[in-house]
Amino acid sequence: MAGERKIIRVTSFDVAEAAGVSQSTVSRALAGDTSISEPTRQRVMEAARRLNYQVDENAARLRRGRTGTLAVVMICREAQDRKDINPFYFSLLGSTCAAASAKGYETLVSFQDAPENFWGHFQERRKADGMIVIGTTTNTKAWDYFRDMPEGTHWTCWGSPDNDMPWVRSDNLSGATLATRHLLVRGYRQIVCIGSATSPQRQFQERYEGYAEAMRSAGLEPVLQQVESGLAREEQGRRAAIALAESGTPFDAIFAVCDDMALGALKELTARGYSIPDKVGIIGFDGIRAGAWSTPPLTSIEPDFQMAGTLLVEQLLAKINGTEGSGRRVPVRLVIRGSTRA
Amino acid sequence: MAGERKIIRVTSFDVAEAAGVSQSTVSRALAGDTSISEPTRQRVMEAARRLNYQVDENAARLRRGRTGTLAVVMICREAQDRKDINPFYFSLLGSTCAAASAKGYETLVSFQDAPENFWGHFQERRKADGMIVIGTTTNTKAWDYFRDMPEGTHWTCWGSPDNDMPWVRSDNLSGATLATRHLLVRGYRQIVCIGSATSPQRQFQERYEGYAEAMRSAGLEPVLQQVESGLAREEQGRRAAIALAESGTPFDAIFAVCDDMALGALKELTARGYSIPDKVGIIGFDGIRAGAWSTPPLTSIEPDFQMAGTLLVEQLLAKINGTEGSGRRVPVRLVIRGSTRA
DNA sequence: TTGTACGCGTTATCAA
DNA sequence: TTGATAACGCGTACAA
Repeated sequence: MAGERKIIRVTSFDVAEAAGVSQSTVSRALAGDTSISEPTRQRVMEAARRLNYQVDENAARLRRGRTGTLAVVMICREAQDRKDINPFYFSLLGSTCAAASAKGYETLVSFQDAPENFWGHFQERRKADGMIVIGTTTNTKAWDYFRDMPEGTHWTCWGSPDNDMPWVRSDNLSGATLATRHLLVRGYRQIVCIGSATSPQRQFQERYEGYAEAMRSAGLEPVLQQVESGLAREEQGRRAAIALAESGTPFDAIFAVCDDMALGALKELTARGYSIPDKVGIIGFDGIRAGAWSTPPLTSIEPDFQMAGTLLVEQLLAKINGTEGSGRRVPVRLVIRGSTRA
Repeated sequence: MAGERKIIRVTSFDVAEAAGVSQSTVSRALAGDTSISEPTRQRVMEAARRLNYQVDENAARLRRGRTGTLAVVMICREAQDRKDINPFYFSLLGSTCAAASAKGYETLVSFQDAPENFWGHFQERRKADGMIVIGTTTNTKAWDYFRDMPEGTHWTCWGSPDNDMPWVRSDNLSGATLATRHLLVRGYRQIVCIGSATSPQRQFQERYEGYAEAMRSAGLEPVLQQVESGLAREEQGRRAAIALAESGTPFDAIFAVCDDMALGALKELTARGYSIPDKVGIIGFDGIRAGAWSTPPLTSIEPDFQMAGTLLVEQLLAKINGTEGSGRRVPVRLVIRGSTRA
């Protein structure tokens, strides 16, 4: 440890010489090969430590043919400021990296937003053993690009618009049911869903369906307040709230298919004098951080983020190793805050 | 394009054979070497495209000695849920990756939180040409680890407690001055700073100093409401607000050294019946997303995130290439929302 | 302008 | 249990 603190190129040959063994013995000793005797291994380890030796990963990978790396592609909206990326995706990124790390893999992260920088040939270049694509459903060009990856590409994704890609998703059906039942239990009856049944967002569709199903099995008629497309989510929520208020449709609760929409609606309704949660209850979906700061704080359905990363990684490793994955639905839970009455 | 869509291992020799040239010609043609004649280059490119050839990065790097990769280490608080990471850091991560990409570098991202997984020997292992460390100041063990990297390690960082590391930071002094002047201009006089002058958070110190300076040059006495250490930021802010309210110290405005503290204080004061922004004005620092959702929305000082990533990368590349960097202070701007009166 | 030949630092195979 | 030796696939002097 003392002395040799500078970065100098030191190879396994140097270690071999210092330990008085052959280079291949060094390789085996450090790789934990059981055929190496304990005394020899000790000598090698000691020499390696003294020389501050570290394996050159490029050489190792060249030889092995595997990289021990998973590529993570974050799809953003085109021309979107990184600051405006839904923090939900960042949490997912974090938990994905953590899950990969737990499985002994590193993560090569790239942010991609436009056709000129779409790129997914990590396996061909031997930069990674597989790829996880995380992104907003709205960047359809990106999904078109990744849908067409060559056969043999190992990958999983979060946010894909279609079921023909190797998706992992929240348990949207259960979540929406959970949300709707929560509103019913709290005494709300005229529950409107803010969202879209025809959105390319598969997730939103599923959430609407879960809501509709729960309504019907309570003997109530589902009502959908459609959002306008092409706007920011908060704005969609705000406008939907305006439309709803001005339509004359009676309502005493709102289930929004995502938290950003819920927050937009909450703000608008508050401004219009609806008292929340007494007159109108609101529940969202996603469990974003900003929900804790609204007035009142937003009740929401929160996916298990950590599980999301874990499932993405496990699904991917299953493909790489040709084994079976463990599931693609991420469990959700109800987080009760102040926007639904006690 | 047709046919060869499956991932098969194809080397430069295969391309060479297909194009009727030597392997080295392929290498040169694809690398853009000017000595190759245009017709030959065309033939090679065509063959490469047809075979779906991609360079094996491991072999290329082994040969070259450089990786074209920058490592990004995200330091988290120990045992912290990834979901609770300040979104500010994620924005920084995103802009850092983007900036690296703009300079032709890839990013190898890892999340590290505890001594058993601290690791920064990317250069020794030839996994990256340098390293960017981003993290909360509070994980002192992590900073102790990275402070001691071997000589020759190329790195820059955001969030370091000390000046002896290669830091990049917000222009805290200007920001705090900007915030304080804004409060003064809006007619507030009894301005209290919530924060700490002795915190290991260098950033917080600088912000307090900027505030104090601005107060003095307005002929006013700075007042510091010290936060308790070891708590979550919002809770620190909340408790500081309680202490302030109960101390009897007269105040009509608060400058909090970070948005989370500001939000905690805002919530507490609102609960106690202080009307914001009329009776008390509040301004924070960081420009976090949740600030837009509080009631009233939080006025804040927002660093230029994109610039932050750019400076981190530029400083690092300067070290790698032995050139001069372009600066280490990230400019900030005032974002006026509803928590300060018009 | 192009081809030949070598080496980057490992891991894996085969003998001993 | 260990050592010699052969790849892995590319980039690059040097020669032609």
